[in-house]
Amino acid sequence: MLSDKEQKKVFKEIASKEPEKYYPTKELKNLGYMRKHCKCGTYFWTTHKNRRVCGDPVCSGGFQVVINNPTPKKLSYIDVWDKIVEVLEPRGYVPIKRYPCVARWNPTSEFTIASISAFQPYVVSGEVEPPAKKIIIPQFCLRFNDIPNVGLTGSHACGFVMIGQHSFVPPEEWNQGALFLDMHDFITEKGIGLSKQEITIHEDSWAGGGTFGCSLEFFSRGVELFNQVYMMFEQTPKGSKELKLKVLDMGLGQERVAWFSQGTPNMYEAIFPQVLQKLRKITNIELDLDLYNRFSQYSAYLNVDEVDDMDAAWHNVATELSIDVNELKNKVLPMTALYSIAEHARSLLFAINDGMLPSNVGGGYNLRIIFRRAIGFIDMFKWDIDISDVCAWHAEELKNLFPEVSEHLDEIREILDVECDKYYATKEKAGKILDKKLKEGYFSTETLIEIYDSNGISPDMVKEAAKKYNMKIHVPDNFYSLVVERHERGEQVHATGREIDIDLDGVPETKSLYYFDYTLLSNSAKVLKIIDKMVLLDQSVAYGTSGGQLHDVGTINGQKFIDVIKQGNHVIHVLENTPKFNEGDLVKVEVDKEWRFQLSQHHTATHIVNAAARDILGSHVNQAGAKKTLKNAHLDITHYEQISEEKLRLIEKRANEIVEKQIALNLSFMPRTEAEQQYGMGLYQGGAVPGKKIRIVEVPGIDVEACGGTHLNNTFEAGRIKILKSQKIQDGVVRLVFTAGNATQKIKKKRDNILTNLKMILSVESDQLSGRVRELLEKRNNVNKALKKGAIDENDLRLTSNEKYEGDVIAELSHFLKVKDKELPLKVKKLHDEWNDGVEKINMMKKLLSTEYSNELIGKARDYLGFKLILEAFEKIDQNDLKNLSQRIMKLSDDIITVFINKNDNGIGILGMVGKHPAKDLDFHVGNFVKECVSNYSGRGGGKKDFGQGFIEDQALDLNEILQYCKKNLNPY
RNA sequence: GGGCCUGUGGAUUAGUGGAAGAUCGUUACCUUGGCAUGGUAAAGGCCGCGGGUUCAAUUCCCGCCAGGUCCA
Repeated sequence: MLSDKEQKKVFKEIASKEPEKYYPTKELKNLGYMRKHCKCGTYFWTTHKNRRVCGDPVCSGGFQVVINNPTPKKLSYIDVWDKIVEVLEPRGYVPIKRYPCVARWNPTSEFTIASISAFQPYVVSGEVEPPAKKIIIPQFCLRFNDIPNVGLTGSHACGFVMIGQHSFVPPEEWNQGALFLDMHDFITEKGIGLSKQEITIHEDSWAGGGTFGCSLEFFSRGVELFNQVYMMFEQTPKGSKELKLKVLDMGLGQERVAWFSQGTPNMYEAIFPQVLQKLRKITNIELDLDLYNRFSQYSAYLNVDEVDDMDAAWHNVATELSIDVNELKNKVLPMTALYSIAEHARSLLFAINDGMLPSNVGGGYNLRIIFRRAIGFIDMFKWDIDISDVCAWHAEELKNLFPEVSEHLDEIREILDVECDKYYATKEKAGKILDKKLKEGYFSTETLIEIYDSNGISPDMVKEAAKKYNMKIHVPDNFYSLVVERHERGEQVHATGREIDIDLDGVPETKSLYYFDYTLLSNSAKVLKIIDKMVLLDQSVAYGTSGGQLHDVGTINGQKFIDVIKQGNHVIHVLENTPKFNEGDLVKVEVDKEWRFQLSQHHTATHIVNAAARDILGSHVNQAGAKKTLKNAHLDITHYEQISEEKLRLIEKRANEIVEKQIALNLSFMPRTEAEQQYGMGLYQGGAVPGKKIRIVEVPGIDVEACGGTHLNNTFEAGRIKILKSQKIQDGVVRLVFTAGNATQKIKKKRDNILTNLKMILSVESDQLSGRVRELLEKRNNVNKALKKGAIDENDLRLTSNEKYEGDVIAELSHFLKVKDKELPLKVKKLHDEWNDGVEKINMMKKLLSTEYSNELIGKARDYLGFKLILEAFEKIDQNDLKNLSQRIMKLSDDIITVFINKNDNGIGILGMVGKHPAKDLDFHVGNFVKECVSNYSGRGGGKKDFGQGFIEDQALDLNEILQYCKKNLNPY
């Protein structure tokens, strides 16, 4: 099969050979248009007899919007929509509300990138009824592939409204001519008032997602105003085939038309004049509209995608305008920065309002990029602009068309504040890393790539910082492809296996019976197919793993099934042993009751927790994933920061309130469109759901979701919900782990166990545990210090804290000690043992620890080449304590060398230290000395010149032997 | 979804298979009429958590946790 690109090219040629068959030529001719052929190969229609070039800016010499603007009526941004409603509504088009620009219902794309996206994939595929046969929609869309051009070219935006004219009809109702005339009338006298002489219409084609068709592009003065696509065919392996549902996809850029109509120097001036006015008031930037008028005509030549050498492009534009390139930049760049800030703020407003958060992964990364680009401009010019304010101004300016974006401004401010803090933290860190690397005096390409990939420091930032150090940084031309290469290397290693796919051709789909009542646990069924241990039935109560819910277990005719797989609408039961029944038999299916009940509790609880989290944290909370097992369930929600313990308890409290309200659930099937209109796109919390009819799980007044899982009949049946923990699984997504019902009881038992253990170790009641553990850690540290330094505080030898803590002791302690809940007793025991050992040592070895003893040893020292050598043998002393003793002696005098030998149950250890002076003046390496010593007895050891230790694992070895060895070898001992 | 980087006193960090360092901040003392400053000294480290290798791990290996970042 052909790729979309190839298909488009092939079909364009086919269509242009037989224009009568594919284009509304009759209507075009009636209107007085003539068909021409441009040098670029495109056929186009015009009313000018002598026109030779099509309307593409490349052929016709750039935009000519500003000078002598051809539109008699000046339409504001919102007027454009009002006008199209005025013209098309009487012709049978139903205006509908925009869909969110975050495409939760669409499994193939994260953002809404065109007006037709609202109806992809299920309306376009014919699976789902459209809201009306002919509609118009002001669809806010997001596209992030042109970010560097925004603000610069005067016509690029990440966020824009594509006004859609759509029609979904069977071939017999298809009327291409009428659809064409509707739009033609809109841009001419009846609508925005353009005269036919100003219009050039291109013949083109379009292909995507297996469908294709021809299209007409409307140009005026080098501006593509809209594109009307007639989707009529689908690609099949046997060739092209007419679609059962013909789709009209007309997308008109509301921004472009407003710009075109007003003839402003650039698009931004036309679409958010009030925001720009406010921004100019703050920044006081010098507005050179004359220069801008001229600049705007060449801004298309500064398209980053199409220009290799940006500096040269600027020079060219400056030459064309007969102005110095620096002056041009100085005047134009602040303006472009301002436009970028305004545009990005608007895109952020819609994206966040519709449920996306800035993040380092997924679609949210795009939001971070544009946010940082905007902040970057603000910093560069040191402006006093708060992006949240700009968002609010946009909301105000758009109130008549999109009142909904004013609803969550406080939340958006909070989200952007957090994002802003992150930006400055990263920037500061980047500065430090750069300083450090630059001080090293060289900068390899490898480092350049490394710090870009790991720290987000771009080569531009390196160059900028290098100026301070008078360094020149060489950036290879293929820098970004080197980065990509580096990724490819790493990614190839982890190729994962794909899922099993069983061939079920010809086997009828399984009817699922659990949908309306989870308490339905058994049914009789006919065996349709047996493949090894896998059984397919005509109907079944069993739930197959999907939607993050674990499968059921149970029996078929008494034989255990241990897994249930859902493949499409087929339910595959996997038996433990080979089935004893045959295809065609009637069998009885029974599902394990406890198992089913627990999973249903967890699934309904997931919906409840989701609603509770949205209540407590805000409306930006959406589900980003979930999993329900027997043990527990987890729900991933979109949120911009770690959730505090306090907030967590509030969510838990709210969830349990919902349980206690005893709300009966509504489980039903609804046509998709009806459900969407009634409940909104928040339905798709669990992700996109296929099918014409979708199952709706409603907790009235609390939560509505499209969901296929097993659910309780009443929230009360969920039992107690306990939130166990939250963790940030990636930037912008937090996971809540919780239990419901019996699982909560089991967890409670485990937690009680932990508490009992802790209480036993510390001999206090649970409410005093927190204070005791804190005391324990402090005193354990103090005791260790005392062993090193010799100063003992009697208070550290007893645990006395009775401080009380009201709250979740386990959560508090695991956070304080940085361990997991179940590791808590182990950790506390370890600390307690360490403290206890320390206390015992202090009591037992008061003599060893005392300064008197240290001095006594110093007194016993013998002369060794002008310094003092202490050779001493011990028994059953911890190696660490010997080290501490030695260290304390070193502190008393700089002239000492110690060699300590110690025998314990496993063998003999030796430790030596050399004081400051002998270490400098003597040619004596104690590490080597120890090594030689122990290697004579097949022990191991070593060390540095002034410190060494070793061990001989030989229980029979006599301490005296080592002592004698040392005496002999440490002449003149 | 995939990859990479980072985690050391309150802050910023150096460091290494062999007794945990620096700068700023804090406290005390000295200098001053007082302050800024200067000088001297001290306190302050579960070297993110758990496990492994080792005579010896902050350092090497594995797992986890936390933060950052790039690419789709």
